Amino acid sequence: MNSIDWDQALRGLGKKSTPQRKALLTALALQDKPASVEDIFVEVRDHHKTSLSTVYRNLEWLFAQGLINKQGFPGEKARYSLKREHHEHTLVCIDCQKIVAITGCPLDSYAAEVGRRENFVVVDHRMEMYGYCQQCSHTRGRV
Amino acid sequence: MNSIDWDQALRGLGKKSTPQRKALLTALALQDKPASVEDIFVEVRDHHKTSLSTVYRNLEWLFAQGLINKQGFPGEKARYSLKREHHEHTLVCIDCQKIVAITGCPLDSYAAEVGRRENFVVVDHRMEMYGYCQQCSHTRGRV
DNA sequence: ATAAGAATAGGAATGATTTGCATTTATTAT
DNA sequence: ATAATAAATGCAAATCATTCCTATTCTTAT
Repeated sequence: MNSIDWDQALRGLGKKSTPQRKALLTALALQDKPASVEDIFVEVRDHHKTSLSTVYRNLEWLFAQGLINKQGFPGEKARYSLKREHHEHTLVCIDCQKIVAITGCPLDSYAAEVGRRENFVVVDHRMEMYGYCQQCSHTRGRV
Repeated sequence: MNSIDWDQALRGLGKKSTPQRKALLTALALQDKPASVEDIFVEVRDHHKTSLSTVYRNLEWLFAQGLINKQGFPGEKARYSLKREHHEHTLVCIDCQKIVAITGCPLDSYAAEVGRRENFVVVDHRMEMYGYCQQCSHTRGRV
């Protein structure tokens, strides 16, 4: 929302607070759905001189910190989104790419069970659902 | 298991039954976990002259047909696996990349519920769990 | 204000995947 | 069986997202 928050957040993580980083975080906060690197780059560049490599580097770092989500198939462009307070997954329309956030993930207890069974310390999971949104179902003659 | 099955399957789908395709399907059937294109290529090449592009082309086609799974993050190499009778997901070790197949997915009824709530026709989902396998947990001093 | 280290911009490099095309092969009709 | 023909293959070149390199510019602590 404002750059002061980002300043503090970045310093707290031992990183310098650069205009590019703040603009990047602001750009992410503006998105209502996972955005491609290109989208984010364009958004950041509207406010500050920047380069694609800077955007990539910072996104990757934010992802490693667990502050943002990264999703997509291999061979596709990655899409990033800020992590919300509540653990969230997405529902993606196969036709129009519309993305809806879904809440209420049933996987945590399952993760614990699987970890026990397989002798893993399960620390995270990724889940995405695919289908057709209402409009696209109609267009394609689906119910 | 045998090439006769693949012959029939391929013809039924309107495709020519080539040695490369049969070897590819056999290679996939041999894997007990999702394999990289490179792995599959090497396996196929043990039995027939082939090329990476042929492997790529056929894997992509099989995936489009819904006969195999494709998984991995963007920026990672894709991994493919034959679809089994039982819906399957994977558990991946963050350190050593060991992959374990896990069965018993609790997401189907959840998918139906989400679809109803969001007015989507949910047709598929992807889910992968991440953690540390027993060895790597020890190495890293984790419990 | 300055020094020291971190971060950036820009471009080159990488590497998985895709594509173009000439050749080979599996199918179908003869 | 053979020839015709459309599809599939192999190889090399192209693509394209992402990563890497490094000289220069900023941030921050002093």
